[in-house]
Order: sequence, then C-alpha cells, then structure tokens
Amino acid sequence: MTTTEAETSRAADRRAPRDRILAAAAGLFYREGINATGVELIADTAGVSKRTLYKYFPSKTHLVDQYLTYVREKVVDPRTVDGDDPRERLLALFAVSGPVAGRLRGCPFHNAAVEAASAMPEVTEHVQAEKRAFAEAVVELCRACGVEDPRRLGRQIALLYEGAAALSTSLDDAEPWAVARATAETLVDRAG
Amino acid sequence: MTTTEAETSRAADRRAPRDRILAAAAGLFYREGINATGVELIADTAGVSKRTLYKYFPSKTHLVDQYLTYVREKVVDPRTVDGDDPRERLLALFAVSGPVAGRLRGCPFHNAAVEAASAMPEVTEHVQAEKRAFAEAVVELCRACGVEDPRRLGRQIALLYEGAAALSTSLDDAEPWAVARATAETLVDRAG
DNA sequence: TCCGAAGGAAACCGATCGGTGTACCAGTCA
DNA sequence: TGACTGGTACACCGATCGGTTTCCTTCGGA
Repeated sequence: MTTTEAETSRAADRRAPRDRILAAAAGLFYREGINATGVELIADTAGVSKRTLYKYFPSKTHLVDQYLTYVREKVVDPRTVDGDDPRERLLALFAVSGPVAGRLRGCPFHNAAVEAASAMPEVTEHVQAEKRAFAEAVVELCRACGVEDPRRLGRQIALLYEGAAALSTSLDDAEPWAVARATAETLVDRAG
Repeated sequence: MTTTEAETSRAADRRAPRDRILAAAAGLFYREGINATGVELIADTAGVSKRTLYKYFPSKTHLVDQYLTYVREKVVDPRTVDGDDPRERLLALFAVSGPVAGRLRGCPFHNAAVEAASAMPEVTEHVQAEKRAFAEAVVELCRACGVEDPRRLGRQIALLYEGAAALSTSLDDAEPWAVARATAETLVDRAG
C-alpha cells in the first residue's frame, strides 16, 4: 500500500504535469485556435505554473508540435479503427469525430497548418507528413477492400474526408459528413 | 482635356487609396495569413499612411470583412464562369485558381474562418454566408445540367471543391485538384 | 495671394504576447 | 537536522500589436 502510493506518487508526480499541460493545450488549441491561446492560459488550465510549462516544453512552437503528435493518437485514424470488414472501417471515418459540443472546428491538423502559415514551418511539415500518412493508410484500407484501383479510390476518400472536415467547419453544420459518407459509399461500391 | 484631367484626378485620388489598401490587404491576408499581417505592413504595401488606412476602414476587422467581399469578385465563382455547356462550367471550378506562385493557400474564406475562430464572429458569419451561396450556385449549375438530383450532386461537388482546396494546402501539392475534377466528372456523368 | 482640407511621417498609447529571473516553499534522503 | 530537488507565485523583459494623436507639408479653389 505505502509502496504503491510511493510508486504512483513518484511516477505520477513526474509525468502528470506534462500530460496535464498537453491535454489543456490540446483542448484550447483546438477549440479556441493556436494563435488565440496564450501559454499563460494553458498553464493555468493545466494547474501548473508557467515556469513548469517551460521546463517541459522549451517554446510554444514545441508545444504545438507535441500537440499534433498528441492529437493523432486520439483522433479517428484509419490505422486505429478496428473491425473485420474493411469497407465498414473505411466508412467509419465519416462518423463525426467525438461528441462535438458547440462549434465544429474541423481537422486540427489542417487548422494548425492554416494558423501556422509562414511562421512555424516545422508545424507545416508536421501537418504535411500527417496528411500523407493518413492518405496512405486510406489507400491501404481500400486495397484491403479488394477494389480495382485502391490508389485512386483512396485519394478520393481522403479528399471527401478533408472536404467534410473543412466544410462542416465553415458552415458550422455536420451535414457535410453525411454527404461525404454517402458519396464514399457510392464510390466504394462502384470501384468494387 | 483639362476638365477630363481634373475629373479623373479627383475621382482617382479619392478612390484609388481605398482600392490600393484593399488589394494590398488581400495579397497579404491570403499569402501570409490574417493574424500574421499587421495594419502597418498593409499601409506600407499600399503606399499609404496608417492614418489614411483608418480613414477608409475603421478597424482591422472591417478591413478583413471588406477583404472577403473583395476576394469574392476575383475568385473562381460558379456565377462568374461563363460558357454554354453547364457541365464544362461545373468542371471549370476545379482549375487551380490563378497562377499560384509559391505555396498553395487554399480557400481564403475557409482560412479566414479558421483564423477568426472565436474572435471576429462577424467574419465567421460572412464566411458561412459565402459558403452557403457557393453551394447553392453549384446546385443551380447542376440543375442546368439536367441531372436527376441536382441538390445531391451539388453538395457532392461543393464537398470535393472544399476538400481539394484544403488538402492541396496541407500537402502543398496541386494534385488534389486533379483528383477532385476527375471525381466530379465521374459523379456528373453518373448522375446524368 | 491666402486659406482650408487631406494626407504623410512618426511618436505615442495601452494591452498582450512569448519567455526569464528570482525568491520562496514542500517534500525527500542522508 | 540540513542540503537538495522540483514546483509555485509573481514581477519583469523586450517586442509587437491595433489604434490614436500631433505636427507638418502640399495643393486646389476663391
């Protein structure tokens, strides 16, 4: 008991702050935007002093970068979706991601790329790599469906995904996700 | 001669500054991002003093709003594309807009919505209205094509357009535009 | 020739940003 | 008990932002 407490407290106290900071940053960056979120607010939200934040993340840009890595593991990812039927796994991409209370904010990676613009080029590269990996995973999933031209279909699906994320944000309406799913269904069945 | 000179000089001197400011702001907002562009840089680029800029635009937010109005008239717009064949007019949407030297920056409206985020809610509304009008115009074009379900096809085309704009930005590659065009072609012919 | 409005240059303002430096405090181990 | 470690609280820094004000020049019209 005491040993367990000691262990967890040691381990938790050493790792918890970083995770709390990352979780706070993720929520704020995504909902409020990267440029609109100051490091002080992140620190306060995480229940941590600014000094500690800068101990774990040498700069805001590093924090943004780690945020993207962090969010990749939480977001609907073709490599993460499990199930037997590859067709179902493919279409599962178009389930509106998570219980999005309030405003739809679209793809966090694309948003980051837009906000980073010419500043923070490392963020731009990170997003680029992520999008490439995503498209490749979709192609792989299409290959598992046994369609004739998985590369072609995969790019189409990725395109629909991106369009749904973007348009649902601009319109603040989830309908594009449904349209995208229906269109993807059509394309998949046609390509079979 | 003198009257003409006097007239043009009067008219030009009174309207030129505003247009120059708007043009400068449009280029900078689009290429460098809205938040990353300061009003001082806009004024300098337009060859105008900050004082004059604030004479024509009472705040940066107003300038952003006018920028969106301004860019709508310059961007490929389904209501603007002329030609006889509605099918060709529809597919013309997917020509990469303009001679985009350097980085692809996607849809200026969507970018503005992302950058505005929770700040500048009037910009968000402006973008929302624009996207709705755009989608409606695409549906109208689909109706002119005589397809069975123009609403459905129109939303699909609008989705592909948005996806191409977003994905080409994230990947910094124009290929999504070609994929979108090809997919649109397939959908149009299928829906005929 | 004088006048008055318009505009340019630049200082200035308050706020906020990312990032540091410092002094203090709570546990832990010897 | 006493040093060490990691964290907090908070003032502080320089830079930059959106926006304002002041002073001065210019130039068209009576």
